[in-house]
Amino acid sequence: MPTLQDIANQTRTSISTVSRVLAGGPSARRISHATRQRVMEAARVAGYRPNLIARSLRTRKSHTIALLVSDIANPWFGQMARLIEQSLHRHGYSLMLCNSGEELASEVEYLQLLPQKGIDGLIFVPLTRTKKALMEILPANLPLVVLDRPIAGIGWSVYTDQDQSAHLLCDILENHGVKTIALAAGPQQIVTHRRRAEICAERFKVIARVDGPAQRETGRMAFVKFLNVRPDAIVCTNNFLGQGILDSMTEVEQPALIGCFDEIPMMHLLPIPIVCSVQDVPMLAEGCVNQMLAQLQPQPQTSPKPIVLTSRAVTNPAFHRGRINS
Amino acid sequence: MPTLQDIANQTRTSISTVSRVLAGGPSARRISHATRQRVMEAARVAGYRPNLIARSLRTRKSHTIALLVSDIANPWFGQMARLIEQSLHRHGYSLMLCNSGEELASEVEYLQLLPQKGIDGLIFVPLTRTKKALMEILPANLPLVVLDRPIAGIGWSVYTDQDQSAHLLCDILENHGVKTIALAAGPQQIVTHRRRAEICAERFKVIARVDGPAQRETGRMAFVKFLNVRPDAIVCTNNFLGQGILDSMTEVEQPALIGCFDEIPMMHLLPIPIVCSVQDVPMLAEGCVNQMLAQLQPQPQTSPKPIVLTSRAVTNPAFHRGRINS
DNA sequence: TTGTATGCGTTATCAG
DNA sequence: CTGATAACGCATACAA
Repeated sequence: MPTLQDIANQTRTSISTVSRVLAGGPSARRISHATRQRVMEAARVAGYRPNLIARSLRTRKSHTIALLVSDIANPWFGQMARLIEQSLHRHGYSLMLCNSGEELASEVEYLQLLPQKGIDGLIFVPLTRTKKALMEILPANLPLVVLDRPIAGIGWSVYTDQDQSAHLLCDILENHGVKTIALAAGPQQIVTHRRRAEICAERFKVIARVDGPAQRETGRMAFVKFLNVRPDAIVCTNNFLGQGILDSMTEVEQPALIGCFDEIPMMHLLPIPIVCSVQDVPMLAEGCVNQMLAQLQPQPQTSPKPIVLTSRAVTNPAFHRGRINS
Repeated sequence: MPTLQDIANQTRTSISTVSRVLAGGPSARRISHATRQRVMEAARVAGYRPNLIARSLRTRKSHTIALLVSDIANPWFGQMARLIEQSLHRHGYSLMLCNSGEELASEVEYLQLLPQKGIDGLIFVPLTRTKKALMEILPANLPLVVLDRPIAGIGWSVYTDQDQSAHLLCDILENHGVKTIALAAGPQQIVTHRRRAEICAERFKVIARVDGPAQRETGRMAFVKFLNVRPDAIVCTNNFLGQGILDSMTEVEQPALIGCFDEIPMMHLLPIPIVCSVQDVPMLAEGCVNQMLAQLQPQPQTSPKPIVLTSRAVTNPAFHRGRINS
């Protein structure tokens, strides 16, 4: 690949002249029209492309943002990743994708690696729970946006109000006549799963409970364990758990109500009554990109303030066909 | 952040000594045990971390692989991305994620940008259809693996045999008594969509057809258009089109059979007969990582040879409840 | 065993 | 208006 030096040789100018011309902008206007044309033409025919690694080393800006999520195979994060990538790309940034797999060791490893890679910022679905723990690993000045799971003391964050979200779900279940539930809960270290479980436990009598990773497999195990008890509803603290439960229901024999967070694909077709409290993914994505861009601006730092969104409820037709105890 | 120079100053050694010590491996053993300890200790307390951008500039290796897909919001690619990221990470590589959104302009833009960013290799779900067009954009020596959609003349590629896959689906539909179909087809520039559509058209009488982007929305439009015709089955050239069709079926009134490629979530619960010809995503992911790693080895280049996998058929209970014309 | 010097491709400063 | 020249942080050939 041709370098600035090559172009300089071909045009009998110096490396700095070429740099100035190709930089475009004010420094380019200070070059005579003649040589400017000559340089640009030479660069064009040579197919010159700046080496962005060299540029990064010099400018200390890589125009790369890292997105560290817990499970990119979850379509919820997939959708998020697409929106974030799209938006960042429009603003001239590339995306480095990392998957912690909900494992703290993996998360810490990435948190150490990424700054070495020279990322300009990090959008982060944390497993780590305190600002202090985070500050020990990350450079203090790295632009950071915490996504989905708030951390006390960190203002650059975007998440959904879990109390609103959970109470919304519970209200609907309650109106539907639910008194007892079985609970399939994700890891309780994760604030979203914990808060959802807590609120559901406050509002209903929990007659069975399974805890485990927020994966379909946990849902499937939960289904088996819930076979004997007869809850009015099964509540899952996220969509994957819900899918796991549904996966296990091959035939429909007086199905329990399913209450769950975020969307279940095809739910309105399923012959099983389902109500979901779903977060606004596009707004979350837009919010965290905006917070990132705000920090990337060298100029007027708007003060960090969390963006807190609300959920809306979605039910399927099967849900409306039956009402318990009525 | 401390640099090699800083550590050298603190230990009263030179920058190259420090570099050698921290490099570990053979060059480190050529340093006296005493100074080695001293340097390592100093690096530890200073919290030294190598600047990987500087290293990349020098070594011309970034340990970063780009994955350019057409739609990361499609769970099929989400799963793929997770497996690829996981595997690459185990081998010491990071992943840069790019989403072409099935737009050629966007794809070309990324293809020009990524080599400038210094990626070590590219895993690529192409929209571009010829090796020639690709070679005009990409550096000839960039390790490249073409995923999912073969390009003539490119040996480093991993994909599924679309003929096997489509005939598998058609066999099952035929055995089930299907004679006429309606076809919801993705973009015909894309070889997978085109081949699937061709084969289905050879084997059945197509009495209606909708073409469009491989998104749910196209499926929904297709459903409306198919309302009047009465095909024995509706065939979709990918999962998203299938989901779109199903999305539109709120109530089940003598549903048509659905035939589709790749998985429909929750399909075995749906009261609609479905048969899918699904690709082996883990094998595809493993295959393309292996092909990438093979090219990254400086030593013995195994000769490029496409990895071609087969699909397997999956049906849901509703499918077995009814048989047409019998 | 260790230090010196050079270069990777840019940007930026400082002369002229 | 333009050209040397010095970083950026690291790896490495060559000396010592």
